[in-house]
Amino acid sequence: MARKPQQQRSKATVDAIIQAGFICVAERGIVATTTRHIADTAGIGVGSLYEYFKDKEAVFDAMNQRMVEEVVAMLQTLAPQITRLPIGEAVKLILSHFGDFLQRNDQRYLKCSRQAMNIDIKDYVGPISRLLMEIVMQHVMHHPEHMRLRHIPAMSYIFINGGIFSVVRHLSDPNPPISYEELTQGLADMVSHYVAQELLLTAPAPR
Amino acid sequence: MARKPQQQRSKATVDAIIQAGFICVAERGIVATTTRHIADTAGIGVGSLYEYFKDKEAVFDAMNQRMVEEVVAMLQTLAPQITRLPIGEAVKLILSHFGDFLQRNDQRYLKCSRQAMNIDIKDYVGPISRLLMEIVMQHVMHHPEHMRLRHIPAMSYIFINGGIFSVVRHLSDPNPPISYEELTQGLADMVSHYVAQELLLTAPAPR
Amino acid sequence: MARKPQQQRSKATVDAIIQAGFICVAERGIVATTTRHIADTAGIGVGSLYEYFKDKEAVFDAMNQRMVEEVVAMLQTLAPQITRLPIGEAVKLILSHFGDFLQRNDQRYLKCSRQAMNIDIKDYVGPISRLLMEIVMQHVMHHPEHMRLRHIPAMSYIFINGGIFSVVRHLSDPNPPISYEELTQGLADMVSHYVAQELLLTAPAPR
Amino acid sequence: MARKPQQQRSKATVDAIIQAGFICVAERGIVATTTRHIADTAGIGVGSLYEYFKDKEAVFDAMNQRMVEEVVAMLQTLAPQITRLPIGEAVKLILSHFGDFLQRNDQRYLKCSRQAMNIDIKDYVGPISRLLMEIVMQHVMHHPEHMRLRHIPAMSYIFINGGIFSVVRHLSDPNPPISYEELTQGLADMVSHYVAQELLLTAPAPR
DNA sequence: TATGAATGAGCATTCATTCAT
DNA sequence: CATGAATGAATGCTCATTCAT
Repeated sequence: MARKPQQQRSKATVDAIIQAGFICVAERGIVATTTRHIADTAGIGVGSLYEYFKDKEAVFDAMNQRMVEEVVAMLQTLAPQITRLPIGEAVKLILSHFGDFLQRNDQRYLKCSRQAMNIDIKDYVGPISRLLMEIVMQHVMHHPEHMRLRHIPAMSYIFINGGIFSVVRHLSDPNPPISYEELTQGLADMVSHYVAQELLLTAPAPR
Repeated sequence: MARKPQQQRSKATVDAIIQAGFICVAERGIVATTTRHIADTAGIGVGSLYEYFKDKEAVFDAMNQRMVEEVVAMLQTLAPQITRLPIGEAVKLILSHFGDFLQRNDQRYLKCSRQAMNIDIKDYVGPISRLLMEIVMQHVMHHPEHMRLRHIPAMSYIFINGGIFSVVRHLSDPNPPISYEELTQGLADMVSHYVAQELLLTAPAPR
Repeated sequence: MARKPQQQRSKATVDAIIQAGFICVAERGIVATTTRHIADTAGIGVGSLYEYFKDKEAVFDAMNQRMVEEVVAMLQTLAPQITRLPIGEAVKLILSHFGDFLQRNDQRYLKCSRQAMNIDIKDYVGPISRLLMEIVMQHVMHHPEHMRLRHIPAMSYIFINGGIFSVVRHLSDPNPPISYEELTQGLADMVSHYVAQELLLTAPAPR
Repeated sequence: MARKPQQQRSKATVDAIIQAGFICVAERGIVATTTRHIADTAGIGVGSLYEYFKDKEAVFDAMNQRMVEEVVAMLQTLAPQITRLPIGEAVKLILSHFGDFLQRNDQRYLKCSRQAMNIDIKDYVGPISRLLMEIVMQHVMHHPEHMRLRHIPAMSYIFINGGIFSVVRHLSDPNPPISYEELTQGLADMVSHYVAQELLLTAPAPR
């Protein structure tokens, strides 16, 4: 049934379907999105959708994958800068780009990311988490004094997950109790204060 | 349509339906949960479900309300202790009870909480967030030196949302990269380090 | 199950149910009328309805019967006058009372009569038709010259059925093309002109 | 939802559904007719019914429309003859064809027409009434002496509504007290006698 | 006798998926 | 390859009827 598209025409159709999927889910939510909606939005017949995707779920999977790919690409582009920046600035740089990403195309990705969480929480954030972990490690490499930090894996886990969720939740909230600037500044402070305090606590006793 | 339960028998049925709702959502997810499943699980006929609830959504609402009530009750019981404890210990106390709560009944609430987040992000965490904000304020009252902390609303928002999500995500992950103890300790450190650093930065200049 | 009410209390309940039936059907139409509506309107429990009526259909039957009884009673009261009046006046007298009857209680009976037709067209108009036939015969008795009229059964059938339907349809029409006075006058003319012409056609050849 | 049928195949399916609708309503009444019955009778799946009709009501509407179209077509074919005939003969001609129409296909239309009256009394008889009014007017044009007739709208209303209902009722009655010939002759007499008498009453006073 | 909670068959409608063209 | 008509299982919900109290 579903065949890997090897022609460019096919590639374009697959792309149209995925984009249509984003539009539909953003417009009506994942539950109310039907294959007919997606096919119509993509400008193809329902039957054709099944030429490229095994079933509806496969479209959602491809959407997830696409989203992750884009975030990953974004982070990889940013990585060199990030590793060089002081930790607080690095956090703010990431959040600035991440916020922009979620706002793109009428919040298409923001709306989808909320829906995507209950489909498969792991695959969605997983690869992004892993890449961020890597970036953290590279950052530490570039800032040797951070080697003294304890619990880096645990704290990265917390900062990354807590950060992503806080941002998604904040952007999704029509009446957020704080501004986006306060949020990003707060997240930067959270991280940099933590680091500063850790460095202080683990400082070699002055002679 | 939906009658108010005034008899004891009715009250028990309402309860059975709500519990059945939790079981079904935990087992199959909110989207795949049908009224028939809930009624069967509750050991009643489909029609009876509609004696007590206007529609399927009303059952989910009642579930949400029930969950929130339980968390709120838990937090209110804990509140006196929390406010007296040092901030790090307070965080660990809350997380210990919150973790237990999510694990109860075969992770019934844990599984449901993941589903609940997307459907109506606001109503679900909202009341809990508000109570936690209050507890934060009371904690500050009991620890006057914390009055110096800046950005309390923003940081509370971040700590609360980031904390809740990190915990839910961690408990949902079959192969978490860190242990629950590391997570709670990390969250406690995150908060207490932040506070310590803030106090340091805002300390009156020493003579 | 359903027992004949022999106590006055029972009689009152039966009556309340029938009246409730009329109110419900008038308000929501026969299809949308449920046993619960009827019971609620009658101020009794659903179960009690089944003490007095075999099923929902039995309530509708009783309503029909009641309506017919009332029309019959009305006609019997009118009969002595009718038979003495000239035919056109008789028609107008009947229609005046019949129109009033249909308008009573917020058009309760008018609304029900439209609904009643598809349940059982025969039982509904049947007894009324028969009584009207009788009245026609009595009228003829009092007006011996009418004995000459041919096709009395056929013409009565036409006048009675056509008349009843025209009136019900006219009163049910929110924008009738003619007034009720025009209708009654027309029906009276229809009958009296017919009679006059018949008498003319069957007149014994003058010597 | 409901697609416009543009293919020949589709047109046939739409037709099959409408015919199935007539059969079902004739067999079980409009209230007891379900989408499943219609689909089964039409030899299609339930879902297909919704490819062509928005909902069940739309099928009934199409049936009404179809019925009205056929009666209108019949009347329009007859119109030239009707206008030329003497009034009594004209009535009998119409009733002869109308009776045949109602008897067609195992009284399919007769049975449906009884049901249709209550659901939407206006749309059902409305267009037919209007056309008959027109035919009446044309008849008057061809018979200039009829211009003297008073109350033409009121009398047409009565004759048309009373006539249609008498015929439907008579054909629906398993034991009618008079024959169909007596009925049609009676209706013809009713009209022609009325006209004759009116012409007499409004005749210019002889010198 | 009166009740109303419980029932479950039945309904209209949707939609992922297939397959003949 | 592309299509979209056809399908029917599945869903949320209603309501006439029963029966334990």
